[in-house]
Amino acid sequence: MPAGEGTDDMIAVAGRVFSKRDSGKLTFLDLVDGSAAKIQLFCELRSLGEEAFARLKEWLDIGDFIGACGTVRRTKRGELSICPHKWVMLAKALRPLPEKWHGLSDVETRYRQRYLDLIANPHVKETFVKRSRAIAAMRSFLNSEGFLEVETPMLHAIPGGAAARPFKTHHNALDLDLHLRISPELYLKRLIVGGFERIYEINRSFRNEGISTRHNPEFTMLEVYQAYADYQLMMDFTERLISHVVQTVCGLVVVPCSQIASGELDLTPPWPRRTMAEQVARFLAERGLDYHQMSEVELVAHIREAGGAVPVEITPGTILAAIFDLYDFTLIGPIFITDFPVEISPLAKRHHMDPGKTERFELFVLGRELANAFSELNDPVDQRARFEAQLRVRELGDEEAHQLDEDFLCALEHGMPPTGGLGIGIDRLVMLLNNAESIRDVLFFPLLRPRS
RNA sequence: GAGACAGUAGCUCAGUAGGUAGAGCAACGGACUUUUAAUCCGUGGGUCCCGGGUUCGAAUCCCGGCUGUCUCACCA
Repeated sequence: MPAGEGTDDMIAVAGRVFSKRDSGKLTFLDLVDGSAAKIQLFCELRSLGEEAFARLKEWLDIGDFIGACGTVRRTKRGELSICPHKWVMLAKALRPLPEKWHGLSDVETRYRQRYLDLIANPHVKETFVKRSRAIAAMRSFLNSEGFLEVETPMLHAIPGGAAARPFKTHHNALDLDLHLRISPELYLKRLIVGGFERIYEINRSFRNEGISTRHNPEFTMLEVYQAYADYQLMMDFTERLISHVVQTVCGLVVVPCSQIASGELDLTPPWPRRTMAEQVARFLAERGLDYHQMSEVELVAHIREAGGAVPVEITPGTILAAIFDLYDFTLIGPIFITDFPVEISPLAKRHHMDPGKTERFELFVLGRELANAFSELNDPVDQRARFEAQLRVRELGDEEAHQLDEDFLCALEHGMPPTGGLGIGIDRLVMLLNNAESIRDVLFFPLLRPRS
C-alpha cells in the first residue's frame, strides 16, 4: 500500500497504549500487544467524530488498554496505521509506566515488580520465552526417548537425596514436622524399584542456604532415571540432551558468552571427560606442585593456605574433593569430571575398578556445576553403611550430611535394578542459553527480603 | 555472617569549600490534521532511604539502622 493511501476494510485491534503524540485534531497512538508487535493508531477528529475524539483526548493515558475499530491507512511517512472510527477503554492504568526512553534499570524494582521489567525491557521477556522453550525442548527430547514424566512429593518427613539444609514446615492434622524437599532423588528411585524403567521429574527443590548469583533458595531441577544404564551412558545422554536443548532454543550449539574472552561458548559434543584425580593433579601442576608426590599433611596444608575448608573427616577422598573445590570454578568446560570419592557420594555406586571412588560425574560449564549424575547405588547393605558413615560425619558437625532414610532402604532391600541417574540445574542451564550472569535474571521472582 | 558500592520527583539521572532542591521523560493547562524520543508555550510535583550527631545551617560531614548489587563465607 503506497504512503498516504488506505482501504475501506474495517479492522479491530486491542492492546496497551505505549506512546501518544498529540497534534491538535490528530493524535497518533502506538498500540502494543502480547506479540510485542506495534500498530499505530491514526486518530483523527474527522473519522472519530467530536465526542469520541474529545473523550480520547480527555481520558487516554499511556499504559491504558484500549480497543479500536477502523480502516487501514499508510501515513505520509509510510507507517501502516489504523484510522479508528470507534474506540473503547478496556482497562485504565492508574499508575504511569516506567519512562519509555531509558526504561527501567533499577535492579530492585526490576525484581520486585517484574511486570514493569517485562513491559519496559523487551529482552527480559525474551529471556523467559527461552526458558520456557528450553524446558519444552527437554520434555520433548525425554518423551521421544521413552521417558515418562512423574511427580513425587515435595513435603518430606526426612529430607534426602542431597547434602543441604532443608526448610521446615508442619502438617497440622497429622501433627507432623515436614521439610520441603531438597531433592526428588530418593522418591524417584522408589519408582525404579516399582518397575518404571525410564522416568523424569522437572520441578522445584528447596535448600535453606545463602543466596548468590548462582543460588536461589527454590530452584528447578530435572532428574532423570534410566534402569539398566550406568554413568557412562548418562554422560552420552547428557551431551545429547543439553546440545539438543541449546540447538533448539538458540539455533546453534555455540552460544554468546560475555564471561569468556572469545565471546562465545562452544557446546558441540563430545565434551572432555577427566577423572577428579586427574583434574586435581592438573590444578596442582599449574601451581608447580605434584599431587602424586605430596603427603596427606602437605595436601591439607595446601587446602588451608589456599583458604579452603578442611574436611571434618580427613581421608584421601575428602582431601581430593576439598582440593577440587578450591579450583573447580576455573573450569570453563564443558567438561565432565568423573570418579568422585565414595566419602562425598553416599548415593552413588562404587567404581567397578576402584572401591574408593564412585561411578559419578559432574558437568562443569563456566565454572558452574550444571549436572550431577551417577550409577545409582542399588546395594541396600552398602547403602546402609553409607548412610551410617554420613551420620558419623553429621555428629562431627556437618549439618548438611545425609540422614538415614529407613523407608528408602526398605525399598532398596526389595531390589532395584542397576540404574543411571542424572540431575540438571535448569536455572543454570537457562543462564547459559541467555548469557545471564545471575540466576535472578532467569527467575521471574527471585527471593528478596519483603518490603515492610 | 563479613567487606566494598549504591539509595535524590512516577521513571532515568545531575547536584562539594556545608548555604533556598535541578534536568529530561511522565503528569496537568494551552496551540497544532501526517507524528513516531513529535514540536512549541505554561504549571504543579520531593520524608534527598530511615534515625541520631556535628554545625548558625546537612542531600552533602560523622555514627547507627533498612534495602539492594557485587565479592567472600555457607552452599552443588
